[in-house]
Amino acid sequence: MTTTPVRVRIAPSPTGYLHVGTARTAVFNWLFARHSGGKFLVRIEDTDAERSKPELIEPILSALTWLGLDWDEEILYQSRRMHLYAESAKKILDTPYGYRCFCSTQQLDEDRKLAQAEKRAPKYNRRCLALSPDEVKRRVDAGEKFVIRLRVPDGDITFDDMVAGAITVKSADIEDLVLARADGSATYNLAVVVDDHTMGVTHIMRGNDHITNTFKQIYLYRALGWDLPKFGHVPLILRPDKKKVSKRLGDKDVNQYEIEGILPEAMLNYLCLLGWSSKTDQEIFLREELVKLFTTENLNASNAVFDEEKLISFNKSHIMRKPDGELADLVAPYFVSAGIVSQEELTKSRDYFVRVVSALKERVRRLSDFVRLGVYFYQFNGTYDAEAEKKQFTPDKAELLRLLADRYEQLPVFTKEAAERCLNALAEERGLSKGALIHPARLAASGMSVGPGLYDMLDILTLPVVVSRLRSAADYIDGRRV
RNA sequence: GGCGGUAUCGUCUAGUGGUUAGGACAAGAGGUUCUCAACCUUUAAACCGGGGUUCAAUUCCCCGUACCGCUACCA
Repeated sequence: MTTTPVRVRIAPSPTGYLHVGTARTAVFNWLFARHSGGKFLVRIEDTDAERSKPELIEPILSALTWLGLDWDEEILYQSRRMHLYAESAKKILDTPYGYRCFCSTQQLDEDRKLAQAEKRAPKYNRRCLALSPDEVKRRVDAGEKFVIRLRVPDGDITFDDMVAGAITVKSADIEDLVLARADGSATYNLAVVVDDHTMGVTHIMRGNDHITNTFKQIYLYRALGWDLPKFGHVPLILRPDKKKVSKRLGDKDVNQYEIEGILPEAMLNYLCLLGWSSKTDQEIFLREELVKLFTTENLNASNAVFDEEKLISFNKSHIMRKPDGELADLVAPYFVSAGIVSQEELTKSRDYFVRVVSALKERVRRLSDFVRLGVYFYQFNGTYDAEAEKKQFTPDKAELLRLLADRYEQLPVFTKEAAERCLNALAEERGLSKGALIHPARLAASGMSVGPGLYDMLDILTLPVVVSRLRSAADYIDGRRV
């Protein structure tokens, strides 16, 4: 027996940016497809002409691309398939499951208010289901506007969720949903069913906020005589205030994380561990490892709070594991866009840049931190960290820094080791601790009080730069002293 | 309100009918060190409540509670 190949999809709607909730659903679907050798598809759900913004599609796709979630077939746009949905709506109208509803939105609003006042479920009361065929015909002929509704059958309905197990609901609790609006356009549930069926989607993994829709969609599959896919409802991602992440609440566009210097593999890794577990103590995974390990059995059903601190810690781990060369290429754009150095310059002296990145990588949380912590490898404007300056640039240091510069110049070769020996010797001569010399030297060379080991830093900076910075710091101290 | 889902450290999670309930992030203490990191050691921190079932329940069942979601001619 052959099993049908897995076909899964992510179906964002361009009514806002891609947030971590949708991104995480995409991650699960993508991992599932890649793990099982299936296909990962993208569909844009832009049936709502009012709220859909075409210009939002590109950022959504670029966020997916940034995460490395490549898709296998051409992207489907629902707005271009409206005729298909109309056909299906018509088809359902010919079955006992479809009927026309002439109720106005005002009428429905009133019904709802009344139902609420009487503490009943605000469900459509099926007024138009009672209409005689003649009456319907008369009103249609008279040009009256109508929507097409699905009559939900009686009885209980159950489906076996890949995540939560069997879920049952009474049909009486489900409203006769609108399939086609008064203007003939399809609503979400119809479009989804038609597309998932025609795209051959085998597994629908989506947020558990869609559970109620699933029942409605199952009725639609039945009404249309189509086979059901498997459904799996993954837990929601919550904000620290426990509300589900949403564009409406101003949650971050995933693209923003790229700008902030998060590595896509860190994001993928972190997102995957929200609602899924390898069942081991390992937490840091490379993309390929996740592809190998991911199974839907290990999905859990409880919602998870998104913790940026932990994301950042994942980011650090992934930065640390990345080979220096690759990391340098990823960091380069941050230096360029900050105007620190040009791309040409970076390419020309790539080895230098790689060394800079390597020296900084273990004290960085985000890729953008490299810029803040490493400017002085490219630009130095002679200003010093105010607090450190007060502490380190005491008057006696001017002479010491000059002396150190002189001795460095006299060194046969300027190496890390030589720089260290030389500084140690000077400190000893003067009866000073190493630190008494190291700290001012660091400040002189970088303007900062934090950073890589001094000798690594000096070694990268090269002798002429080091000497000049030591001397100008000495001048600065003298000048300030006046 | 109705319907559905979920419930283990602050957060993400592992796990079990009998365990010192494990790991990670964050927090605290210490070590190492030229700073910051990294690293090492270490501390504190959890089975929502009540009933069952059972020799034994954090684990299985029921109820309650809390939280989340859905409840549109949005998706």
